[in-house]
This record gives sequence, C-alpha cells and structure tokens, in this order.
Amino acid sequence: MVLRGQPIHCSVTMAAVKGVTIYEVARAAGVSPSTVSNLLNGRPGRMLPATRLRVEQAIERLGYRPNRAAQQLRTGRIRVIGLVVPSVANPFWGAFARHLEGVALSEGYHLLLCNSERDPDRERQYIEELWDDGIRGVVLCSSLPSLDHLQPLIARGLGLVAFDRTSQAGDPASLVNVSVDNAVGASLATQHLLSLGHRRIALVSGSLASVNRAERLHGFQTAVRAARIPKRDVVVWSGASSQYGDLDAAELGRRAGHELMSARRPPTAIFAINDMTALGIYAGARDAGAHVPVDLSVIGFDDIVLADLAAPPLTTVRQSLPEMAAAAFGQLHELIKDSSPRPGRSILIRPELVVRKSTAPPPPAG
Amino acid sequence: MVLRGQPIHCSVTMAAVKGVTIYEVARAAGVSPSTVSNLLNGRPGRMLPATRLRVEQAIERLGYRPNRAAQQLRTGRIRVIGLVVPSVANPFWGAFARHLEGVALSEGYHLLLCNSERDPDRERQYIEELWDDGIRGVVLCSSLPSLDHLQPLIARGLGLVAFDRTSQAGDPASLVNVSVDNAVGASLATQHLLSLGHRRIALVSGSLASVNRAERLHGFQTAVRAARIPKRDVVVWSGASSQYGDLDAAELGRRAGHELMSARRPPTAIFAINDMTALGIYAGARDAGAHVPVDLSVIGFDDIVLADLAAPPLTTVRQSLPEMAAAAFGQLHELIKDSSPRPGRSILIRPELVVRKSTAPPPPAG
DNA sequence: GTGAAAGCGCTAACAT
DNA sequence: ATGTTAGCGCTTTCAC
Repeated sequence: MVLRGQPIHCSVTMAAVKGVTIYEVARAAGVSPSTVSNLLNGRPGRMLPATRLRVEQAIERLGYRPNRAAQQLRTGRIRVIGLVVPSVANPFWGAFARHLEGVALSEGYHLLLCNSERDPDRERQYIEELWDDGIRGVVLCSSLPSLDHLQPLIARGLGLVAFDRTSQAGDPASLVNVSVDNAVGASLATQHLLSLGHRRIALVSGSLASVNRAERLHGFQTAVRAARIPKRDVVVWSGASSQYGDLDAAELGRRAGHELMSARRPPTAIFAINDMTALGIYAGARDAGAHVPVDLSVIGFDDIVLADLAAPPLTTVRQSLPEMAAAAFGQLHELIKDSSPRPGRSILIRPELVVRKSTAPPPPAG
Repeated sequence: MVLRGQPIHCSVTMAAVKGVTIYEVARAAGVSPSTVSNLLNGRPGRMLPATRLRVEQAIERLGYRPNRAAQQLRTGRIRVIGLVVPSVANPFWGAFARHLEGVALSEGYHLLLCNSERDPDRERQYIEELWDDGIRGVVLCSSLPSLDHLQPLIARGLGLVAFDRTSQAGDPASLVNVSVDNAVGASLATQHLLSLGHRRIALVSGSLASVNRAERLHGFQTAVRAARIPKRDVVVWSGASSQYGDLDAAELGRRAGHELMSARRPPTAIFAINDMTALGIYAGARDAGAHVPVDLSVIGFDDIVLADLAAPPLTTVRQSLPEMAAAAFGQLHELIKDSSPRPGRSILIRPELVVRKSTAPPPPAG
C-alpha cells in the first residue's frame, strides 16, 4: 500500500510545495490566465457571471493563493510597510507597534519591524534595506532633528511618515509628521505642578537632542517662565545621549531621582520626559529616602499601562496611541496609494492630562 | 539651463526610481549578467581577478542593489522570518521581539511582526499569509497546546519554532520548541515562598490552557505537595481565558489581588504567572489594604525591566531573553537553511530565581 | 572563465 | 468577453 500510494502522494506533495499557479487555475476553469487575473484584481465585470463562478470555484478547489513575489516583481507594489522604532523593548513603542500593526492589518498590510536604538546610521541602513525589499512606505519613529540621511530615499519616492516629531525647516517637502502636541503636553504637565504650588521644579530627560524632547523642554520652560519661577529653582537634568539608550530610560530616571533628591536643595516636583523615566525616578527618590508624593511630586508623559499600576499611580500626560497609530497609517496609506506629489504636513494630536496620585502640594518646608 | 539640463536630469531620476538592474551592471563592466550574478552569489572564483574588479567597480559606481522580489521569485528564498506574539504591547514580548530582531538582523534576516492576541484563527491566518509572502520560517509564541491548525503549513515545508511551549505528543515531528523550563521555574518560585515559611499560598493566572502555564501550575503543585501543604490552603485563581487578553494581565492581577486579600482567610503569599500580573496584584492588594511584603509576599515570573523598578522591587523568576532569542533564531535558521528533514526537539533554558523585596516571611498571624 | 537563454508566477496592454 | 503575449529582474544550467 505504501509503495502503490507513493507516486500519487508524492505528486500531491510536490504540488503543495510548489504552489498552485494562475495557469493551473485557468486551465481548471477553462479560461485564460488573464481572466483569472482580472477577477483577482477587482475586475469581475470583464467576464460573464458564469465564467466568474467557474473561476472562483477553481480557485477554491485548488486552494490557489497568489505568489506575492511574482506580483511584486510585476507591479512593483508590496503590501508591507516598515516600522522603525528606537526599541520595542520600551513598552511605549511596543504598544505603538501593536496599534499600528492592527490598523495596517485591517487594510491588508503587514509590518516589518526595525529597532534603530536611535542610531542614525542604523536607521538609514535599515530603511535602505526596506527599500531593497520593495517597501515604499515607512513609519519612522526617530525624533532626530535632521532627516537628511534619508533624503536620497525620499527623492526616489519613499513614502515616509515621521512619528513623534514635528516638521523642521530643512525637512523634505513631502514629509508627513504625526506627533502628540509635545509643547502643549509639557505645558499641561508643568502647569499642573505649578497649580499645586510647586516652586522648585526639575525636568528629567535623556538626551534632549530629539525634536519631541526639545518641544517638551520648550513647553516646560514656557510654563515655568510664565509663572515667574526664578531660574535657580528650575533644573534641567539631562543624561548624556550616548550613555543611556532607550532601554535605560528607567535607569536614567533612577540616577536622576537619586542625585536630585540627595542635593542640598532638592526640587519638590519633577517632570519626567516619559513614564519609564518617571518610574525610575520613583526608585531613585526612594533610594534617597524621599517619598512620592509627600516629599516629591512626579509627573510623567505617555501614560503607558504601567502608569496606573505603579505605587503611587502616576500622574501623566496621555498620548492617545490608537488615534496616533490610525493617523500615522492613514497618512502613509495616502502617500503610497498613488505617488502623485502631495504637500508635507504635520499632524499634532492633543494630549490629555491624567491626574493620579503621584502629584500633591509640596511639603511645608519646600 | 533648466531646459537644457532637464532631459539628462530626468533620465537620472528615472534610473533611480526604476532601480539599476544586473544587466546595466553587466554592460557597464563589459561582462554578461551571469558573471555579475556569480560574483553576487559568492562564486568569485569563477572569474579572473581583473574581471571581478571591473564588476565590483561597476556595482559600486552604479549603486546597484539586487531586487529582492526578483531574487525571491527566482530562488524561492527570502531573508525574512515571521514572529507571531500574543501582543508586543506586553513588555515581555516586546523585549523578546527586540532580542530576536537583533540576532536575526546580525544574520541578515528581517522580521515581520504579527500580534495574534492568542487567537488560534488569527494565528493560522497570519501564518498562511506569511507563507504567501514567501516566508518559510516562523517563530511562534503561541502556547496553544495543539498546533493542529498549522499542520498543513508544516507539511508543506514551513519551518516552525514554537517559543514558550514544550513538546506535546501530538506535535508535528519536525517541530522545534524553545522555552524556559517552566516547571523548574515554578518550583523555584514556590520553594522560595515555602522556605520563607508561607503555608497559605495562591497561584494567580489568566487562562491555564496554554502549555507553559500548565507547566508552571504543575511545578507549583509539585512543590506545594512536597511540602505537604493542606489542599484547602492552596488556591489556584484563574481568570477566564476569553475575558482577559494579554494586555490585561495587570488588570487581572489587580482583580485577583483584591479578591484574594479581601477573603476571610487570605493567602500570605502569591505566585503570579508573570510579572505583569504580579504588578497588578500589588495594586489589587493595595486596594484591599494589604501591604507587600508585610502582609503579602508576591513572586512573579519573567523578570521584565519593570520588576526591579516596582515598589517594592519584585522577586521573580528570570527568563534569559538574549539566550532564548538566540536559541530560537539559531534553531529556525537550521530549519530553513536546508530543508532536509531534521528531528524535532525541545530546548529548555533554565530560569533563575531573582530575590528582591517583594517576598518576606509571613505575618505572625498568618 | 564567460556567455546565452530559459523561466520563476504574475499583470496588463493589446489583440480578437 | 476572453485570449495572447511580453516582460518584471534575477539565477542557473548548459554551452563554448
């Protein structure tokens, strides 16, 4: 039985491995390949209903699935977009990746994931490879002030949506930016601290070289100046960019929290550049014997899942990830659907202050 | 000048958009396409050193980059692997994705990201699409006890490495499993609690239907039985699978923590199925007025970045993500490099107990 | 050592 | 309404 069955079984296996082609479907349905192709490509009107039915049945019966590589080679199109993030190990980027993947999938697109670790070289090289792969649309979460390193690709027709960054003067004309309104968010956060009565305030961040962080710094300083806080009571604690990668946001916060709270005249409130850093500040303050929110108020930015779980639950500025992911994909889709030139733009989504338990009036002594 | 320059400029642009082909390189170097191809495919020995140099220079000068779609169509190979995780929004999976992407990249592979939300249908459909894309190697973080839904794909030659799951009797013969040793980890955790003197212990988890969780439950029960803890003092709190997705691990922990600590006879120690759940338990216990570790010891599993940042820092069982990612990719690479049949196997990486501050002896009353 | 040529599976312009 | 056909860019046997 084994021996007799083998030839047939083998041929079936081979067919499966090799894949059913459009020619086989055409032959099975008694039509030409172009008719099958027409049906597959949304042109069912070009054939008789009866023909259409025969083709559909043949496709079904044979389990035909188009070969994407062949489609891509022929049309130059591919339903994959690239996502470049600093690191998906960072829960914020992980959550963003999840949302973006969701909207992309709902439009029939797959997502190729790249972690840049905020390295411009790596970023450029990665995107060049995405180009080689045939990918013509990329969501770049870079925050680098200059996108010069990508100029050649963009000139060739790469659709690029920059996330978490606003438009800069030197940007490519067609660039689309999607971002939370960082300045507004930072102002919201700082004003909250101010309204609680804080007069000695620190901003804690890693490198401030990125666009979004510069904006947050700007919003912070605007609010602080408007409140006429003397300069000596405002400290901007910024870790060296090379020293702390994205993964270490928490570690950086921990060090900052410790340093700041060990100083002679510690701040009574800290605005952390993001939630991971804020959580690190909790730990650092604790190490230095300070208690949140009694001795120190901490406010974050992002509203990651953990913000609400922390002890105390973290007051923060929420970025609406679902909306931002939808905006980013929507813009990218527009960009790559038809390659007719389209002016660049920036889309700023307004953030929202979420008050929890990590902020309180300053201690009497402060 | 503009008008005179235009034709040339235009042709340059067109070349860039269309991409340089191997024929153009061949012509520029005065050789045939096959010689260029031979060089590109690691067969430089088939030509004279002088020829080789000419070709290399032509490639350089023209900025030639192979068209991957054409390569794929011709060879059937593609340097992309798929990663299917429940959700990268979960920091554990985000971190794993980051590590896997790193090792894949170092071998010249890209990573296509898929979030299954632990839905078997979605999982299967996703992997079928990966197959259509030409992807022949997938790391599946599924934990579903049965991989029957993937049997057809595997039979066709899909290379599959199942992560976070151990081999089951009904598994496809060629399946490779990579996982932490869950039973050992759970025993380690439980023994730690026991050695601290706890005698009323709970296990908190979402659905226990997955292989890895079943193993953890098994390790837990083995340890608890060995210590002769009476059955009534051991509670297994398991949330309905449909109710809580992966994102909600923390929320589930919160509910469990609250419920358990509000009971007449609350446990003095909880083993959480993972760190996110453990962090949720912190919050739930707090809601119920219980203090970790004074009233309640909590131990987690995974050792995510946040474990060390939590208050108190979480005692947990560490999975070595770098090693596990390397093992997963290495196995997958073996699987897809040559398609000669290869027996299935399970690779279990031993976890490590990391004692921090969330575990302590039980309160005197307990 | 090098080149010619076939064809991977598909699409779309162009026949009929 | 349906079919014929010419490639997309590459690899690889087979000649020379």
